[in-house]
Amino acid sequence: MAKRYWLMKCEPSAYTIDDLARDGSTNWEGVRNFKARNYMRDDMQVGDEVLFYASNAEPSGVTGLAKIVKAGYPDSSAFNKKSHYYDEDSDKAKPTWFMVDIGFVKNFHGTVSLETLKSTKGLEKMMVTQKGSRLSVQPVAKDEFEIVLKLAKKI
DNA sequence: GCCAACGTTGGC
DNA sequence: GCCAACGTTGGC
Repeated sequence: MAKRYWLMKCEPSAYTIDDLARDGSTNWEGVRNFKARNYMRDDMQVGDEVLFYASNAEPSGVTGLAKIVKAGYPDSSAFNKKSHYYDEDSDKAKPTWFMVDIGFVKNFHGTVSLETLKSTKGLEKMMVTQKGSRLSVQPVAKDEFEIVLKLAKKI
């Protein structure tokens, strides 16, 4: 399958691109949204590139790059009663929730802000720039991805 | 299977 | 911290 591009959101209080740079890679546990789950379980492939997006930040926006290093597999935090993400309805034999592992690629040392994304030609249809776009795992078109990379060079 | 109520997300 | 927009739940 051809390489795909994604955007993954996270609040800085939970995890940042700096944390990923330190850790090298991390498992993206805790996604509890069916659409996002489906993307991770069905569509993400090792090598796909990811825009790392900081939500609820100042400013919110893309802060770096990551890549998929492990394709979708069951999210073990759903089975962990001590986890914040525990879901009693998820069955180990037939897991409800999935996650992927992402690896560090690049830290922008700045933010391509949502405001910039919204005002950049070619990104009008990008999911994250749409009003009320709450999905935490989103597909990104190849040209949108490349435009964001260009914007990152100007930070 | 509809839809109101509820909880959560996320920009501001 | 507010609140609009959204996804999910649950009563019917």
